[in-house]
Amino acid sequence: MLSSWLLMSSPSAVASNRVLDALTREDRALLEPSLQPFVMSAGDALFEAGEPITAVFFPLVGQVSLRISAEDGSEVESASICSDGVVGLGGLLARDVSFSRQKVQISGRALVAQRNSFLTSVQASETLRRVLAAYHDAFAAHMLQSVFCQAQHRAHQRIARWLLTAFDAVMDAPLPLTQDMVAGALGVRRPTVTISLRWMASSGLIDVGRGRIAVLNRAGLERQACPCYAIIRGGTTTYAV
Amino acid sequence: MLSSWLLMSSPSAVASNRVLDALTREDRALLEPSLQPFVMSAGDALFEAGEPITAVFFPLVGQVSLRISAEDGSEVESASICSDGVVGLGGLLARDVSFSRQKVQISGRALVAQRNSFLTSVQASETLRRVLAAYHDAFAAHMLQSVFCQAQHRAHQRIARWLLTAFDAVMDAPLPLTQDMVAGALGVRRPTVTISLRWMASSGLIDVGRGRIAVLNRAGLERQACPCYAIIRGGTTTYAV
DNA sequence: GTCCAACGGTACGGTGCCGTACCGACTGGG
DNA sequence: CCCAGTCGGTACGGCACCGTACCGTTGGAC
Repeated sequence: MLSSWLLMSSPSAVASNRVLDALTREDRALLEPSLQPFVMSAGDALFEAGEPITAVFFPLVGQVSLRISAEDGSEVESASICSDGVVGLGGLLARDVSFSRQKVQISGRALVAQRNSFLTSVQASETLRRVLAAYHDAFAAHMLQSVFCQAQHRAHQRIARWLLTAFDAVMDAPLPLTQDMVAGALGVRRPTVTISLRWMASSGLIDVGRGRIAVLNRAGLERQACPCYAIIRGGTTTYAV
Repeated sequence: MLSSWLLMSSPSAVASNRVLDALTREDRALLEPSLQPFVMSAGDALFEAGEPITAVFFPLVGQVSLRISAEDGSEVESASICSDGVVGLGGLLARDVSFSRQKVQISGRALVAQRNSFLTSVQASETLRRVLAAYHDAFAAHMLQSVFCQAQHRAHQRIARWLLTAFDAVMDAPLPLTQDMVAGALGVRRPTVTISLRWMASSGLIDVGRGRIAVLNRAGLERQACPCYAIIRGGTTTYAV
């Protein structure tokens, strides 16, 4: 909680959301009255799998993790969303049901719009629909790449990639995450995470503390990650159409 | 080619496309003039990664494989689309670029609409947009599940799942596929496929010939596959809204 | 029929990661 | 200040799958 408070009060944290940024002035004005500030606290589930989507979140800081759970209760992160995306769009426009458990992984802030008023805006604006379609496409591309990544890349590379994504979500602030959380998100063993983190720490890429991971050398960390990080990042930097 | 000829001339092959099926009578009529028959031949690339989307395909029989390629040229299937989906929708509505290589894996037939006329129809009909959004959501859910599957499930289960998906694409006709193709699609070694197929064949689930895989016991095969098959299938049976 | 390329079966060592377990170190609450 | 619970470091056996290589078989081209 401490670090999220720091983030929220830090004057350097001039956060924005890339989807909102991509909107035309008119669309932004159309949406503005519906948007309310929202504090995302780590651990909160924004939506449960199979339950209705009642709102749509535009994260500013922090990260939301989309998780699929297996029969035995174990769950793995299939995708994550930070200020480069929208939470709750999947399912919202069509059948009103979430396909996955969407929980806050890293505390932060978001703007939230209720379903009905958001849908009204969407129906009113063709340009708004185009931006959302562009984001939807980028998200699909993101997942296509993730499927490939899971199949081809080693745990160490995926851990580095995951860390970079998490650092993006908090603008390179230290991550309030235990190694257990990282292992759980990636679906690997905790010792596997320990080995990788220790290696990265001994190489001066990160600094590891109890429940805390800080980045020291971002470029070096990017060299450890698979190219999927750069590819996905390239597709989610702007949704201008 | 022989088996695809058999499929196309078989009177039992009354093929349809689930997305087209979900349209209202009015939307179907709106789209109808734009739809042309199209023969998909195995090996053809409908779209290359990074190239523009010029048309949208509604497969009736056969399968299209969405592939991501690595630096070293190897490519792996991240998703596949058959009569339960639309090829070319991703990217079409927004930025007009394909994120992946989309090649015909199994020959078949489709209906094709050119980009411009299709977009005109989409802009004209809110209900059409809702069906497409429902499909887009289901496809996203499909990929979320696939990411999970790659991370959690063993090669044998994924091979079984992949075979079932392929059989769906051709209505349980024998698959004209070599073990190399299956291995390439899944990103596993060919010998791994050989072991699994031999095991399935010796259990009476499938019949394996040179470049040919036929299903004998579908229920048994489904028992070998991970639950992802049933979950994804459940999400792609109808897009009615 | 003959040839050749494609296809599939098999083997072997290597290794990355798993499942599990144990234990020391840190930390926040009493 | 102590204690208990969380967190992280380490170890060990196991195994699924990899990379590679070799070779027998098959079936279409001629």
